[in-house]
Amino acid sequence: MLISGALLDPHSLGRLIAAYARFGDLPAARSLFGTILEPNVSAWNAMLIAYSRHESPGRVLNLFGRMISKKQACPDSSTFTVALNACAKILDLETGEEIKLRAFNLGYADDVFVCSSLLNLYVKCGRLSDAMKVFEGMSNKDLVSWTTMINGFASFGKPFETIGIYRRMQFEGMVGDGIVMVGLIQACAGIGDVRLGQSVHGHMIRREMRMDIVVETSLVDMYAKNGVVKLANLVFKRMQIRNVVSWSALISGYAQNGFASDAISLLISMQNCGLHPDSVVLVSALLACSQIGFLKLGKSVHGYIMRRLEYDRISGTALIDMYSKCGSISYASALFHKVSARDSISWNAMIASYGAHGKGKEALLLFLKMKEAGLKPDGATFASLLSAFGHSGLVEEGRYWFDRMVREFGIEPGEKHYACMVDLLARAGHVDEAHKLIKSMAIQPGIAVWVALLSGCHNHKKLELGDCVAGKVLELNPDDLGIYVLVSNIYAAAKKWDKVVEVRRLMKKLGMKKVPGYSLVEVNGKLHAFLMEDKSHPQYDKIMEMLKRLDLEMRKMGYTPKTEFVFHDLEEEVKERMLCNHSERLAIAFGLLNTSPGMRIMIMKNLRVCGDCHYAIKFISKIANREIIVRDVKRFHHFKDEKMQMTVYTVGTNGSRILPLTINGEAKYMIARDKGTENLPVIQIHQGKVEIVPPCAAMN
DNA sequence: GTAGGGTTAG
Repeated sequence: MLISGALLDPHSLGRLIAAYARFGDLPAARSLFGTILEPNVSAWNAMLIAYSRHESPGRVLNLFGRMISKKQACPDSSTFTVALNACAKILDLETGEEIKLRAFNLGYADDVFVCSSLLNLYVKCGRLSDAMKVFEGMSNKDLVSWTTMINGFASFGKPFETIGIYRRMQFEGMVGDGIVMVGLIQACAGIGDVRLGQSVHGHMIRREMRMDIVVETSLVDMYAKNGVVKLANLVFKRMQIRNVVSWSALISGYAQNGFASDAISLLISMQNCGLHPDSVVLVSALLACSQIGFLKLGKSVHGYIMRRLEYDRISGTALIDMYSKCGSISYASALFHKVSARDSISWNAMIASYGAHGKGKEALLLFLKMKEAGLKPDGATFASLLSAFGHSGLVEEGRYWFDRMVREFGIEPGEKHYACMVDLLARAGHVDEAHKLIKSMAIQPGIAVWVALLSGCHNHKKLELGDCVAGKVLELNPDDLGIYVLVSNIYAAAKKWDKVVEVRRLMKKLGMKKVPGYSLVEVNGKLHAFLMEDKSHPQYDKIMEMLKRLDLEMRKMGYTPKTEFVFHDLEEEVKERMLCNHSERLAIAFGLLNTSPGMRIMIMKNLRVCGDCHYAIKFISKIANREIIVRDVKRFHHFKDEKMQMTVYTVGTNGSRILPLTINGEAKYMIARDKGTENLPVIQIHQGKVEIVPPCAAMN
């Protein structure tokens, strides 16, 4: 039954429209509103709120426009509030400004609701200083206006300002609620201050504040982002209700802290709880795949996104990055050219991918196209570009674009840019020019820059300079074993034996322990992990036999083991045997044994590939007639060329951290190493779901 | 007024 507006008084009409809207019957609300000849302000407001409830900000603004032009009723505080919130939803700052002007002219400049909505609009549009101006001018500030400011600054990555505003709020005697805490927790996550985050958490517990799913999820996220996955897990486990967002907070935490297999196994648990992944959580899964080179799962995620979701800019970029880091540059570029949802980060990712795979010319071409497309290259673009030049030996291009980056694009070179340039120059033999560049730096040169110079000194036998640079590197207390090895090597080359001893002593004193190396290889969609000297594998005997055969062939071709890469005082024969048992060799042998002839083998290693393995894999690639890609923590090593000419490409992996392989937060390879024969996990896809199973079961 | 996602050096 349709009730005509003519039969009811304006007040009841407004209430009826509101009731229809509440029950989700928007057409009824609209037709009732249509019967009113001269709606009063409460009828207009009811209809505006109805649209607003139905997530139709465009319709709200349309109706608001009609209300203004008809001039039958004068908008009030609620009208302006709803209209401004609609602008905030669609980030329509221009219309918002018009509405603000109208509201202020009608005397609502000091209305706390109107002003809070205005704050919300400014904050959502990123106009934080405009928001601040309005906020400072407000004579009455309620919890909502404080919260808008606090959460607004938090969401725009201004953690210190966020905390500042909260302190002011406390000082003025206002007591915050859970929603304020969400902003504060976000700020703590942004600063990376776990202790502050914990104190916020503690404050909430002491005050017995109600913890809802949103607050708890932000706590999970805060702990996870700060690398305290144990606490994140604890909060997560205690949650009464969890949705995809809460799972995603935990999963991204694991993935971003390098616990790739945990992230993947959590995704499986989430699906087992009946929740369907969305594109946000899949981006974290893709990050995990790219860390461990799990191409098969990455592809399966790609399929899921294509079938059941949609590409967006972020998932598209994550896919490009995943394909590149899993060794498939052709998939990465095909996807980049296919997907229309692209922004400058997608372009940066693709440029970085070309660079990582040694395609410097392609990187430059894409960079030029990016400029043509009207996108603005940023610091990351140039870092990728310069590194691409470095790994393709394009020295002249490097010099040229470094100069234009500063002059034309006004980008101040950062540590990364200098590191790229120093690497580019030093690698190509221009060691003195690289040194000069460091001396000209406006910022304090960091360890990355000096190490780049040092490896240049090492490669080009600049021993005197190397000696001096090594000293500078040591002063900066590196926490990476590889750097100590490099320093020690250069002292050894310069025959400074006392310094070699000194470096070794330093390594011991610092308690540096060699992180156990492991290698992953994907065979038939299962990821197999191998430790150095790993005897636990069911195919161990076959693998050793294969390695022995390869060793014989290699020696016939002129290979001699480079035992200087074994860092122990052992007999030569033992050293040779140790080299043979490096995890990458076990993984390659396993790959050769279990894949069809001619198939490419991709290995992912958690440490750097040693010089001897590098040398040996060239031979193996030729003997077995296979393309072998070894991705270590820093580089892609491609072995393909028949002439055994080898190119080393750098890949932007997850920083310089060494990522442990873990299951349920425990570093499994450690346990496996201690016990010697313990299972290492194998990750496989079973009936469309990812499973982690022990290697014995995976072999069946 | 409230939570989760992508690119960057050795």
